[in-house]
Amino acid sequence: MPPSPAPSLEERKRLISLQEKIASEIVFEDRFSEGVVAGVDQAFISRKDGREMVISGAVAFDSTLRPLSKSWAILDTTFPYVPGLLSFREGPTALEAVKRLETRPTILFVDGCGINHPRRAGLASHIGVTLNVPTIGVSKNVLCGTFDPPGRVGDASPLVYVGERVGYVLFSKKRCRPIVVAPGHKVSVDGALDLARRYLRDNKLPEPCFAAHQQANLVKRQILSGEVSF
DNA sequence: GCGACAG
DNA sequence: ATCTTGTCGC
Repeated sequence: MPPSPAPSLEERKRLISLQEKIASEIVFEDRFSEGVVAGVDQAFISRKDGREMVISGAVAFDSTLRPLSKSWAILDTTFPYVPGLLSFREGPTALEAVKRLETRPTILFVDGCGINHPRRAGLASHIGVTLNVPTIGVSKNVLCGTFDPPGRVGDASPLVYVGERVGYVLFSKKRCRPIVVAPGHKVSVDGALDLARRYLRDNKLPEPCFAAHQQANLVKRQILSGEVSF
């Protein structure tokens, strides 16, 4: 039996209208500062008894990437993975982890889509509007939109969806598939590309995303080994 | 009608 | 995302 029941058509309609409301509140201009740069990412635990849980890890840095604070949160899964509705699966836990950071982010990197979404309401936009925090979405795969593959490391190609430029596909590291960066909330399309590039270090993903991924998986390992309980 | 489809 | 060891390449 599935961990979380598939949403009915009526339920989907309700969630989609929720996304449309969120999309209507997105600010598309750059209105962020880089005082506290953070990242949030999720990991999952599926137990033998059929239960599935979401773990979110968040990490905050100053503008020079010096660590400021970390946090995490864990919740039971209540929604399955449905392309276009990821926010309802990972959003609750991610929001909680970000709230638990001692330092409120002034710009937050989120794993997933931003406005590069069928209703311009990817996880990054969802979190940004909900917390009124500037966000940028970073993903490893394209949900929607087309692009010409960037040729060299450092290059970026516009990601276009229904005639609109919704983000960029960035060749972030040699021998790695390019990543997708897009505005979540209070960040412009070019601002998102600039942020992604400036916070890239030695990894495929910008440092806030990389660190958040590590944090989520560290907590997961600690929970599985009994070092940490909840 | 048939695929594609963030994590 | 997750299931999983080694392995090829830089």
